[in-house]
Amino acid sequence: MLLQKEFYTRQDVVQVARDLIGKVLCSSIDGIYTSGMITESEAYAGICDKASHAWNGRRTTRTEIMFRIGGTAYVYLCYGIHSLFNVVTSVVDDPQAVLIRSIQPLEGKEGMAFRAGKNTIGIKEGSGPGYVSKLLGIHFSHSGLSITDVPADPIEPRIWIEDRKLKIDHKRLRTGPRVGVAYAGADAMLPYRFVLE
DNA sequence: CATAGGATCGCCT
DNA sequence: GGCGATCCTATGT
Repeated sequence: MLLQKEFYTRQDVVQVARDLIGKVLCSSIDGIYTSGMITESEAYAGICDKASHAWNGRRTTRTEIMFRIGGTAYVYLCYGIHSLFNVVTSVVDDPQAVLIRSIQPLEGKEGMAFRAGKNTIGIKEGSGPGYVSKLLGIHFSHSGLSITDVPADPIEPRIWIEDRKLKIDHKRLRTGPRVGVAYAGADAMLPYRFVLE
């Protein structure tokens, strides 16, 4: 089942980040279909969150995407190399987003291996936000695409998330502080990271 | 216009 | 466990 707009427009981004664990992130890009179960996510809580790009209402050409309706892809370049994939949540003008940090590859592993420049994809691969985008073929030029109103045309780059009712062992769901946001002061301590071990 | 730095990764030791 | 890659973005002059 394709996750609908109502899933993303909820105004509690931390809850959405938790709910995304165990959902299946899919992409059809450059004619290659790939998918993976989301195993790690982080919430970025809008203008009050110092770790967020939209902190203090910062609104630029890049962050403009975060102010859109929940269910929009926000992808940006990090360290000049990595495209990091986020899902915008909440309503228009409330710039919240969830960073997808890790997936467990499900379908299209040959395509993933091709994109990673390897022969095969191991069971542990898909860990790290830069690697998620690499395996799924997501590029920062895809920022702004809707992941709820997905085009039918297979030529178009398409990204969406499905609920396949996969069973999650909630005892193995860990919560902790986010990675790489030490500059955010007290907000760096917030338990906004979710990991399925 | 110029420049510093980043929600990372992989290779090197 | 340390560092270099690599380039867009934000910010300041």
